Amino acid sequence: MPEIPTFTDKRISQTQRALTNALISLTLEKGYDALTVRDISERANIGYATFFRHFSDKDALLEDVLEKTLSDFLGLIQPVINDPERTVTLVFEHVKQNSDPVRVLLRTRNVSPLLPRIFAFSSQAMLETLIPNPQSLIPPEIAAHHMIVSILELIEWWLEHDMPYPPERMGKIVNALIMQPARKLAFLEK
Amino acid sequence: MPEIPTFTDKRISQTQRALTNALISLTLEKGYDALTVRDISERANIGYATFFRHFSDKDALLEDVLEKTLSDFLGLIQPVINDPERTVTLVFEHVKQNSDPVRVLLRTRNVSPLLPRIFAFSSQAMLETLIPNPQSLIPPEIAAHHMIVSILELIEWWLEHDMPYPPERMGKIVNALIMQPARKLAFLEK
DNA sequence: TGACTTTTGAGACATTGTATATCATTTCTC
DNA sequence: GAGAAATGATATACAATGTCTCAAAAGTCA
Repeated sequence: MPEIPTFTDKRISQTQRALTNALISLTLEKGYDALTVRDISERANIGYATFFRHFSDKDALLEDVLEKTLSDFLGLIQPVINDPERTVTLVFEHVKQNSDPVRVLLRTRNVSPLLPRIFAFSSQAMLETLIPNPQSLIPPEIAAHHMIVSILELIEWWLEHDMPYPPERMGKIVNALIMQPARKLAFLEK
Repeated sequence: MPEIPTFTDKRISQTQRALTNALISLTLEKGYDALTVRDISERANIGYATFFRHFSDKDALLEDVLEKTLSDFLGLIQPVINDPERTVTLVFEHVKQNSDPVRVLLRTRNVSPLLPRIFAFSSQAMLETLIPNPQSLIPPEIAAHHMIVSILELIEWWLEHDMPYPPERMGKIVNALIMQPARKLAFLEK
């Protein structure tokens, strides 16, 4: 039977923290695909073989980073349905305070299956809350997908342009440009 | 001085066609990143070394495929500004008739710098045609970026869901959900 | 058709990156 | 401070890239 450690060894958490930071900074510098495990372990000041004692490969380390980033994210996006403007503002504030990992998340879409899962999950949550208008030209799945994906696209734009507007303004913009039109066109007023 | 051949050797065009088709089918089957040059040349029934006589590496072959796909695309997206619904319908019809290469294009965003260039180019074209409303909450660059990117997101959704609605319907949806709101909110009526 | 040019296939090779294993050393935990 | 665990350095097997050579096949053009 494997022992479950009560406390994590300082060396282990230090190593993993260093690898995580190395992955984030290197990905932003030269792109995830261009990285080698050697790049990462050197940046982290960690022996090459030690990398594999913690992660089976480069992708596993990425998954680890993204998982943490995403679980924070999801808690925020969830209630976006009730008060869109306020929630979107909160999302942009959160992004601002975690811009590096979020940049990594958005830049590695193809690599990780996590982001698509978020889309599906969030769309589902929306469809369960809002009431589709059967008369509408626009299928509810399309409206829900559009809302989720467009917000993420605007976050990406905002980050790549060094956050030129404050989160409150972005909340208003997203609400007017994306949320309100989609709700009016595809769902019934409650 | 290098001779410029009047006609291309049949063997050359045959080889390149085979490599192109192999790349497309394999990318849709198991993903671009998972492919090796050996996979591609085997699928194409072409010697491994021969691959490199035509393309410096895997990415160069991809660029070649995407360039052709994109130049077709651009000609269609260009006039989207004047009659959105009609043009978007044409775009979806074009996508339907070229769904395999378009799927590859959308799935390899991270790999190729081509798609981001399209965004920039198309946004620019829009900004030169439409007149921004100085009173608007929404900056014109955001509105333009939103229109371009959201259309592509919907195309991707449509393809991944096996084109469940006809192009005409998609034209109406995109117009109502994306184009009209963005124009009303960020630009002046002409 | 036939001469000649070019492309191709097959195989060898150097190089780079991955992933595993070993062992002495360092650093934690208790 | 003693024992346990993680680490660094090094060696190795392996997979994939990209280059090169040469004989055979297939094209071009007169």
